[in-house]
Amino acid sequence: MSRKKAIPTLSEVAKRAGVGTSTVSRVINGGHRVDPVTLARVRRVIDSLGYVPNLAARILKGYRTRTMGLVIPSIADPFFSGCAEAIQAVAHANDSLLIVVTTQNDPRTEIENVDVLRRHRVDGLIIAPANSQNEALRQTLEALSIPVVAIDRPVASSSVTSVLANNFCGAKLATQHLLDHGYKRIMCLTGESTLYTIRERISGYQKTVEAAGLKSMLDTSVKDYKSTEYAIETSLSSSDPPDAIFSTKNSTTIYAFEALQHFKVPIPGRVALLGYDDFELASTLRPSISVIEQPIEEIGRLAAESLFAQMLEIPQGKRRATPARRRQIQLETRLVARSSCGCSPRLPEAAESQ
Amino acid sequence: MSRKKAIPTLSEVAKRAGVGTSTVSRVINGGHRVDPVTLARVRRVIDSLGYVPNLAARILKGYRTRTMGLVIPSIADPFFSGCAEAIQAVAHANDSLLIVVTTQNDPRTEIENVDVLRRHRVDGLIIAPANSQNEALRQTLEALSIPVVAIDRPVASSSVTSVLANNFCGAKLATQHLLDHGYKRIMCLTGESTLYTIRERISGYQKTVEAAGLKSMLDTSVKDYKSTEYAIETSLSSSDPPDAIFSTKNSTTIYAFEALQHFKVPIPGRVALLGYDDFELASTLRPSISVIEQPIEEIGRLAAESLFAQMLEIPQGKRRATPARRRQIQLETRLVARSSCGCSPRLPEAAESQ
DNA sequence: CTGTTAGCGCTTTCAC
DNA sequence: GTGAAAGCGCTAACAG
Repeated sequence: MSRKKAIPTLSEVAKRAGVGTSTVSRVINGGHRVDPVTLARVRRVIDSLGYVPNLAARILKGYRTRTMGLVIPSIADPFFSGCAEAIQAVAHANDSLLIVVTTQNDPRTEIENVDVLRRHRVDGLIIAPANSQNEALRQTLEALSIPVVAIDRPVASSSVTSVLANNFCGAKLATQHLLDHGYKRIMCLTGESTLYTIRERISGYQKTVEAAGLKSMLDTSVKDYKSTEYAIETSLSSSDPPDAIFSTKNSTTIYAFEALQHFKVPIPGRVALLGYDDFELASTLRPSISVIEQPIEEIGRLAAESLFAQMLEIPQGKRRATPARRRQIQLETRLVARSSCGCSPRLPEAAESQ
Repeated sequence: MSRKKAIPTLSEVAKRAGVGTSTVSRVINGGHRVDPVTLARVRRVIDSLGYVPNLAARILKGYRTRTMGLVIPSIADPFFSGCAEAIQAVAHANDSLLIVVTTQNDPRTEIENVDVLRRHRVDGLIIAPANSQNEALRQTLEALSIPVVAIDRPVASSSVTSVLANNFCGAKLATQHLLDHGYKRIMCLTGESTLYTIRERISGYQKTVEAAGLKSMLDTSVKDYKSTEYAIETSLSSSDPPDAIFSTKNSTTIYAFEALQHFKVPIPGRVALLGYDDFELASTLRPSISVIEQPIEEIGRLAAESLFAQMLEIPQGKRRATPARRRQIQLETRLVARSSCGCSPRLPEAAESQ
């Protein structure tokens, strides 16, 4: 048996079955209003030929492609792959296919990818913008004839609906919790970042420590393990060492934990640690790591649902201008109190992993 | 400004620019053999209209879609998202788009998804078969007119090229290492599984312990944390408790670690632990976890490269039968010796995370 | 119930 | 250099 056969077409099926093309068309679209005998014969030919309708031809007729695009920085990042999974599920439930493209947070790649999806005539688009302020992206998105939903980060001053976690409040929640524990010198460890989410978190941290009459200790020099280690070493040996660390990002939390462990600094004894974003082994490490948890799946699900809602709003067959009402969906975050902040959960840690 | 405009077509561009459709076609395909003045005018119209060629129409003309499909169990699994990322990179380098669909290891969903990709006329397909023995899938794949590459798991008795890690040798490497440490009662902890990879690993374990004249201690009852805890508790309190555990899967390793920690069993003092598949915090846990590491990125990259190689083999425009030469690419795995198996790495653990 | 036919948007000869 | 026209595979009137 050889592979690489020519791809059969509808008219070939029609010819072999001795019927017209419209009959075959009816068969593959449900088989209504077709004589049972004819139907069976056509179906047999379809199977024997391994015929599958060419979507391109349908699309050309102006139908929905039943395809949606997702533009994210990376597929390997648990936050985005979690979102992607939730979005896929909704897409699948709506009989649509999801095309995921990645940007590595590069604005050029980002616009290129939006363009690729446009060529593919996706019915809708979900995007986590590399830079919320990117004017070129805003214009590209605004000019699109399909619904767009932003996740994780909004598109500044545009009518694009966005679904995000409340990063400001999340950081506030974290900082306030550390304050409640009695820590007075809370350091915020973060990368110098143009990312909307990080800026919001920094801002939430600053407002909260300042409101408590304490001074903000912000270190934005963190990039990788080495820089984290350096930042922690420097601050600990300074005249005014922190008694708690709030890290704004998953990887930073882990680097910080490793560095503290490396220097044999007791957690939370000498320095408490509270991170942003939960991760699988946060409860397994010793001490277990307290974090702010984002509703990842919910972000993905709501974004996808909002997108489908917008798609159905548009009258079938005739696309027309809809009032550009801006929608912002903000989701709340949750504090997962474990040991590293000074809390001692009652339940055995392992129970969390069941 | 209103969204939801009608999508402009090539002939609209032609009309506004006062040229024929073929001229516009030439412009969007590089602009060769077009008068510079005309070219500039047409380009201006294209920009002002925001025209983007409709891929469907091109595809209909019989061209490559420049689209590839990837069928995997889950996108949230680090192994598969790692593969996906590598495949995406190769696809992008070859100017192609990757469509990822997930099956949750369900054979029905799997065939459905292959069909969806077929409708989309993907140029090639990469798949991690839910079940290597699935005859229906084998037939579906065999009947495809496009190249197919299997990853992680082969498609039994088919001509489908596959790229996999050598799971048998990986397990052998792991077991032998534990034997070299002097452990005599090595338990293999695993899920009762129909998965090819798991069966291979079990087999590698068994052959190795038996070759050493020891008896195999296989527990296939592991499903989640609870069952892992139960399995470990039972075996430890038996008359013949294990002195080492080889777990065949990432999540099982973590469950086992948590359970041992829960029972305050010293690792590796009383029971050593060696897992399959590396994970981010394996070196950060105390003790750090030794594992067998698979070349994830390489699997993805080689699969994608092999796929593109096959695609280019087929003479352009005329698809014909190629000799069904089966290719199997087997990649070797690597032992990452950390503390849990009894080794004490010289380097400070943290250095690994830089 | 079923066949005929006119395009959907694009590329590509083939003339001019 | 440029345009007219045919046709890719399919669907949707419109006749029969």
